[in-house]
Amino acid sequence: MRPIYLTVEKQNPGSRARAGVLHTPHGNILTPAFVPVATKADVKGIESAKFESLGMQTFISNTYHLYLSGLDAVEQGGGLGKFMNWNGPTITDSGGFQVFSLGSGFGKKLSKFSGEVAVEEGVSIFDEDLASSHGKLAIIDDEGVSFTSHLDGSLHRFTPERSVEIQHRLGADIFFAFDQCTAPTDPYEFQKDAMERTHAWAKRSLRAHRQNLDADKKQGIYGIGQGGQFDDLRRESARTIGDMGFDGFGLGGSFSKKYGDHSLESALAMLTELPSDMPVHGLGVGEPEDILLGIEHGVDTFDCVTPTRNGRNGGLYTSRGKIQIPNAQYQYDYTPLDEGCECPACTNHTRAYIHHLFRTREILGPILASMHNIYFLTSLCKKAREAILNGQFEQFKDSFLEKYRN
RNA sequence: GCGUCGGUGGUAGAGUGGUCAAUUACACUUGGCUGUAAACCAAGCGGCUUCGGCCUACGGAGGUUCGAAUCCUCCCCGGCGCA
Repeated sequence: MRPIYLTVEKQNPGSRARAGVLHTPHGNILTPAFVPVATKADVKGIESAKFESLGMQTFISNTYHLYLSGLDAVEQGGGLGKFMNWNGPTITDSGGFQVFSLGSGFGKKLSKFSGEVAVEEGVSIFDEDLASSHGKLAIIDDEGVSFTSHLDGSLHRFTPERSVEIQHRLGADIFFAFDQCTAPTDPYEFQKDAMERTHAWAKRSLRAHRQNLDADKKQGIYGIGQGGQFDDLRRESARTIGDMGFDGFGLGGSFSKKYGDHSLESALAMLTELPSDMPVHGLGVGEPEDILLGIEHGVDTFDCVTPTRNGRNGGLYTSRGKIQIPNAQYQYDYTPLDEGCECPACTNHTRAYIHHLFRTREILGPILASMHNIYFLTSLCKKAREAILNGQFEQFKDSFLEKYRN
């Protein structure tokens, strides 16, 4: 038996939506589930003792960030979960996204060495002059990625093997293969190239994982599919990754609104090509509409920074849409953030109070806001799960969206 | 009373003859945030506008000048010093 596997409890008849249980060595995750982001081994501002009260079943931390600072401490502290004093399931991301976001994704230069560069096994092939530009560069070749730290400009290199090794040391129950993330707006040839490289890296990631017999027993590895907005690439990627023997599948890419309103939809085309019992994770999918769309297409888990980043910046989810709590209109609004919400912020505090905390720049404001947002998304998934179990997913989705969109 | 320094947009504080509706910061108003370089970023922030400008503004009133937030005179207000 693999350390990670999904059992489907109920398949929705009208769509691919499903309710399931994702089994991990540290307990079960009831799906669909939302997974908050704990980049540097903390959900910004929220200690692990609070996780359960926010409906959290797990979280996802980041290989890139923890590699740059804290890896040894995490490892010697007993691994990510123990280090954080969290007994439940844990997940790590591979660092592939950072190559993207610190490189081309932010409009900065992302260089790619072409075939004419001879690649020797085990030898880094970065151009030191190019890569020395502080935190601005990722140089991709077929072997891996050379990049500069955003913290101090120092030069580093990730390969699939290296990412897997780091993730073994972090010790999360679930981790991701190293991939090349693209923007939906990247052209076909670029997407195809990135997809093929991601496939090669997936194979190497998987092999590196299997070679560590101890880790392979305790940790599950998800492969990531790419392909941007091109359905044929997406399907090909899903079939390829889906057949490799991964424990789960990650929808790769970046689904920010700046890339248009439909960047997620092409990624969802992958779902039909995957083995039916393979758990599927939506990487960086975190707006309520997108989560529901993902669930409808069969996505089991979602991670995203939206609840914490938006929350810290004053953006709050409510059943009637998003609000900006620092706005003047909430100064004397003595009602809860969201009517009927049972999160710790709503049960104890008013909009006026949290507005006040933001205006006075008190740290408690962003903390309460993050807690509320996390609860909002975990409970959205929980309600969707219940609706699926009751055979009423479509009704739930429609009524939620009708109210949410005002 | 004498002397002296100073009074600039919500606040602090630049500017010290034209390039000034006035740098900057904060405040304020609003937007944005989708595998976290994000407790962040962006725009706006005198009035009107046919978007080319026009009007009103740098304590008050005069004056010098082609032109004044900037120079001069007087007045008002405040800080400091001496009586």
